[in-house]
Amino acid sequence: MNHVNKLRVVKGYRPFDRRITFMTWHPKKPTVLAVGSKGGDIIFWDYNEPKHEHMINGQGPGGSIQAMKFDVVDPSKIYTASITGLVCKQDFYGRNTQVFLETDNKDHWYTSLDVSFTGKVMLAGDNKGYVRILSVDGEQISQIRLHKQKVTHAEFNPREPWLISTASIDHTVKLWDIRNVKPKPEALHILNHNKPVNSAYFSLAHGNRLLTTDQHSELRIYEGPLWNHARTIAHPHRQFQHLTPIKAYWHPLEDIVIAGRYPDPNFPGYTTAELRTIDFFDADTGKILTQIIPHFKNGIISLNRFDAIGNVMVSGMGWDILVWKPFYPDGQDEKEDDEPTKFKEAETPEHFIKKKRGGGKTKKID
DNA sequence: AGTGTATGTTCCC
DNA sequence: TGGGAACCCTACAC
Repeated sequence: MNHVNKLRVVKGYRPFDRRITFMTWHPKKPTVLAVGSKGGDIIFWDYNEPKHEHMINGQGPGGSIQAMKFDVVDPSKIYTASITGLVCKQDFYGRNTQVFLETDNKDHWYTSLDVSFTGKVMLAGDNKGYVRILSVDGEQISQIRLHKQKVTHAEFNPREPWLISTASIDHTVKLWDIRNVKPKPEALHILNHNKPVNSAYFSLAHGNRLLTTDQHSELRIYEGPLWNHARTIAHPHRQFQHLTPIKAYWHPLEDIVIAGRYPDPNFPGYTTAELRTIDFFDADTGKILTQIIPHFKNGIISLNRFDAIGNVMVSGMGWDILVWKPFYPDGQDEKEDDEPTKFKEAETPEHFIKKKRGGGKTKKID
């Protein structure tokens, strides 16, 4: 089966002066990922290295990276959508920028992005409820209002690239047939939620399930081909302005749901001992499989992404990138430490703890 | 320790 | 349909 319950943080890295807002793996290099920040910075990092090789500098406040997608045809380039109002494609140095969309209005920006390389089409959702459809070379095909409020997420089904999902603050997730785009399109399915929705991801293994994360306490699973509501998983992950929105995501090989927990005193069953874990659920049953937590630091973990083979997982925990690997103990005891840490360059928790043990002050965490 | 910074959502007129 | 205050209550720098 899987080894999700054997995961352990082997590295932490803090490359930015702001929160992490997005993470995605390189399509060809299995140890490389792109990470974006609240300030618009993007790094390309091989997690076997202590530091990133390239960083694209953002504008600081108001630059937040909302979505990124590597160009599969030329993986030295990446598409980005940000609060600056731009959708563009750049190389690792931030050069050779191709601008696809630009709002020129500080109150109007792009929130989501996906590219279908088989269909040669790209999608970008904005904060007003519109979705734009473009050819991969940037020719605009249409601009349609699919939601009443901000579109938080838009993506192509990996198996059927004509099928797209969109999620919105307007409490809905909608499924659309992109072949049938009219000025006033009708959704194939409207999936109503109780709260605003952060994301609606098709399952990575087969593409026949849809996983939604709302802004309060529901994870939902819908199943194709009719996209019936299969089940709801109660899970605390409420929205907060200064927290990167929590988005549950899929394991790449099995239908396992991965979600960061933000304990909520108002959530049924809450206890003061509840931790800011990463929770894993079986999508078939909705049952919790396991919970993991970094043993040396305690922050809310908004984003989690396994690599393509389901071996290494990276997490976005505030300003920190965590790298998790399966660990099979060979007898020695695990060291524990509550000391918060700061990563200037990637280091192992053990390395950090060793340094701290040499006479650092101790700080109590209530 | 105490304050300032950060572009998220709701509710009200 | 838009502007502004209230509210959600993290986590950093100085």
